[in-house]
Amino acid sequence: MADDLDPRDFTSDDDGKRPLTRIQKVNRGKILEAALDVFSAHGFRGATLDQIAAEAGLSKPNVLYYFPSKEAIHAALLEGLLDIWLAPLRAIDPAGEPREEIMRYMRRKLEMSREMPRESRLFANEVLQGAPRMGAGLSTDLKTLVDEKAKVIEGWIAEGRLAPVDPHHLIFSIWALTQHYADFDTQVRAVLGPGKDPIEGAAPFLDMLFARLLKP
Amino acid sequence: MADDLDPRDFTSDDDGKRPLTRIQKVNRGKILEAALDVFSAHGFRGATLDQIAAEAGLSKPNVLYYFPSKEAIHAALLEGLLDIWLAPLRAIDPAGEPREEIMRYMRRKLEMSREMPRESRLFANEVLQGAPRMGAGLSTDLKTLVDEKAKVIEGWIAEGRLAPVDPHHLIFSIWALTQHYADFDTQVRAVLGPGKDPIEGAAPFLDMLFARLLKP
DNA sequence: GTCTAGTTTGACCGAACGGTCAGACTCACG
DNA sequence: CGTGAGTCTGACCGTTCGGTCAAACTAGAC
Repeated sequence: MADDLDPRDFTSDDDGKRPLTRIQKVNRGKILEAALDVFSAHGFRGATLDQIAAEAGLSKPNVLYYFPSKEAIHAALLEGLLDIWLAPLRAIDPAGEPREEIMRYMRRKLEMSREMPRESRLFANEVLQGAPRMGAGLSTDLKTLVDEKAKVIEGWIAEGRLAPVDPHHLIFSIWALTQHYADFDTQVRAVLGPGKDPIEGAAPFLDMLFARLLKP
Repeated sequence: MADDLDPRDFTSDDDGKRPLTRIQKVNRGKILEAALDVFSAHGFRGATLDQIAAEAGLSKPNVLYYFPSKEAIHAALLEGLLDIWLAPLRAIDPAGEPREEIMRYMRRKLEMSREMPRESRLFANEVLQGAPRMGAGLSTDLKTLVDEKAKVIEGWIAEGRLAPVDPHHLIFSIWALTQHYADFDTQVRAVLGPGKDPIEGAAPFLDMLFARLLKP
């Protein structure tokens, strides 16, 4: 599927502008793919290099040949994912139709819970434990972006084009309701029983929820 | 292994047939309190017995004297908490006023996110990683309870006393929206900035959200 | 005070972990 | 073909972890 990561991003941390060989591209990709699987399923501390190496089909020293440490693999995953994760929020257009923009954001986030559940769980694991390896980005980049979009939403409300809701909590509610289906997938499936796609039922429910919430 | 002098009597549960000494009561309490702190903050794998022992003010062998293993401490926490966690859902009264019952459930869950965030994160950590130490209870007890309450809600909808929403996803939405403030506390506080109580702002927002969602 | 069941601990163990290293192997290119 | 940069690995290291054990200590009923 289309969840391969671009390995180019991770060579630029040091000054070396060396071009990547074919083998480097392939193996870094294999490592990051395996690491996403393992980190998202067991958390940082619960994941082992041997597990990652085995799943990537490489030896442990070979994994350490491409990344200097377990931390570095985790950091590479987080960094590479943050932009993807926030892109739909960035895409909210102040010039667009308010309810349309917010509904689109919510639907895109729900899609991402279906298509990228491992990435969602990776972040969830990190935030749950106090974001010890991400702290900086949360208070700066994330807050800046959310505050900016909150201002946009406030403007819409002032114009009477949206119901008067707290914009920050509105954004939180979108995160909570969509990511829940990725992060708590085990619980949701246990309750719904087998053979049902949880997100299929979630989509119309969330559509109705936000339609009713946002109508002025 | 002869376990004739093994003090593994888990008398803190309903099954108690042997009396606990005063010291046992105190020390088991200290261990469970410390373990809740450590497990909720670092996950099962990320927590260490030394950490728990240090926080409980006991030596590691002494901790192992009261609980046979790290797993057993974790299991004791989960088991003791499951009932508390689901009590508000159980309390939904089929004979009550539908919107009142659901709003009360939501508000109680939000209160629990404020007052018992560690417990919320303990469950979140467990479910996030596929509930490897809880699997049974999810598919049986939890599903049974949720299905039962979903039937109640469906009845209310059929009577026209609630908007027609999927009852299972309604319950999921309550879980997601309330537990988000405990589980993702770090993120929420990073976005809102310091000096604000997130749940104070969440309460009126969620009141409005569910009021609008449930109105027939 | 005596005795015993209950409690506590320092020392220790094997396994698992993240990481290192010297050297062997492979690939691309002249 | 030869060659050097790039790739790979078995063996190994120091640390940390969960857990054990014998022995020492304590509480409290008699």
